[in-house]
Parts: sequence; structure tokens; C-alpha cells
Amino acid sequence: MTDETRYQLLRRLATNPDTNQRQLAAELGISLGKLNYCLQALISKGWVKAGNFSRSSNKKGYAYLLTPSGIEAKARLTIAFLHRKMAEYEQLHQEIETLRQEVHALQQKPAEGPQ
Amino acid sequence: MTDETRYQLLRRLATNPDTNQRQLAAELGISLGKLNYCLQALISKGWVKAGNFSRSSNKKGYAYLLTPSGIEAKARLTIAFLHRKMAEYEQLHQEIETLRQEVHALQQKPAEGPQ
DNA sequence: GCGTGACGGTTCAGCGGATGAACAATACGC
DNA sequence: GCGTATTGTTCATCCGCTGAACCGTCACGC
Repeated sequence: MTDETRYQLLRRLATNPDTNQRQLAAELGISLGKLNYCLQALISKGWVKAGNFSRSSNKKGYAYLLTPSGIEAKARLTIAFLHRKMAEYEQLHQEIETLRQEVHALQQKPAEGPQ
Repeated sequence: MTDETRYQLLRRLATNPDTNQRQLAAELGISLGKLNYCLQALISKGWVKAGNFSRSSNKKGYAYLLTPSGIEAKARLTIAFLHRKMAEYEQLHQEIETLRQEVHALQQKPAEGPQ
């Protein structure tokens, strides 16, 4: 399981603890089996607790609540992610610059066009 | 096979046609098997031709040369990639902004710190 | 020429993660 | 109670990737 998935899941649960697994899976763009697996991982880490109450109108299923250590972990992951994403951003900037130059070069000498 | 791999491979071959498959695989960060598969795909598309001459000092192996239609395809892919990467760049910008706000919120209320 | 070693391309059994259909458990309405 | 609907859980299956093993070829020494 990637950090990305773990983080997105914690993020989702922090704001919407009463969402069923199928919907969570759909929202994160992963399969039901994988989501279930990730969720169990978070639970066994003690970051999430499955309370069997609530779920507004419908009493089935669980509510997946972040534990205090889960909240802490989410904070840590958030900061780590910010840094990671900023690095990706910079790298993407470089890639784009390279691509721009390549495209520019193409437009300089469109010699070998069709025909 | 991803477009990314396809593009990177064409890019590599355009500048260094006389590189063996093991080295190409290492440079692209993929396995030998996958590289071979991708290369065959490009060849069967008529974008790359394996000439069995050259390879400077050492006469073994092939030189993988881009055909005219391969050059054309590379140009198309380059432009498509520039657009895609720019979109990613924008999206990443958004994500970073969101993360910044989350981090900011954390620093506002570090109430539930350890102890 | 022949043998041999090194190198490069090709193959494919095996691995690992992801999938989602099927199953089990629970709550609801009657 | 019973049937149905909803949800969590499992696991056979798939699929792409891996890299060790294999085969052909070339260069060198004899």
C-alpha cells in the first residue's frame, strides 16, 4: 500500500467518518478489496477505530473514527506530503521546460513534414 | 505499457540509437523484459527500425533508429506530453495549496499535542 | 579453421499486488 | 419470525512486471 493511499484515506476519514467501504473505495479510485486491506492496516496501527454506532439514519456498518494517534499521524503525513509534493512540483517544472524546448526545436525545423 | 514509457523510449533512441537493451532498461528504470516488449511494440508500429550495423567499436547487437514516422510520432507525443504535464502541474499546485492550508490549520490549534 | 569467452537479444516461469464476485453478518420492515 | 437490503470480509483470479536462463553471434587466440 502506498503512502498516498494511506494519507488520502486518513484525510477522508477525518472529515467523513461515516462512509461505507464501497464508497470510500470509489472516491479514492481503488478496489473494494484494497480499501478493506488498507483500512485494516490503519486499524491495526491504532490510527483508526471502527465504532459500530452512528451512521446517521442507517444503523448498519461502522463509523471509522481517527484515534488521537491517528490524528497525530495524519498531521505528520500531511507535512511530509507537502514537502514531497513541492519537490514533485519543482521536478515537473523542469520537465516542462525541457518539453517546451523540444517543441520549440520542432517548430524551428519542420523540414520533414508529410510529402 | 504506458505512454510515458513509450515517449521516454523514443526520446532516448532519438539521441542514442546505439545503446543496448540492458542499459536502456536501466536508464528508464524498467526491467529488461519490459523494455524488450516496448521496443518490439515500437518496431511493429514502424516507428523504430533495428539496423544490425554500427555500434561504434563493437559490432554486436542492433542500433535502434527512429523511422520517419517514428520521428513524427515522437513530435506528436512530445506536444501531447507538454500539455499533459502542464495540467498535472496545475493540479499539483492546487494540491499543495490545500496541503498548506491543512498545515496552517494544524499550527493554529496544536491543542492535542503529546502530553 | 576451431574453440572459447563475452556480450546482446529473447523468452517465460514465477511473483505480487489489485480486482471484484461471492459470501457472511447485521439491521430493518413486515 | 421471515425476506430483503446493506455492508464488511474473503479469496480465486487476473495481469503486468521481473530477471534468470537461454540462445545466437562476434572477437580473439590458437
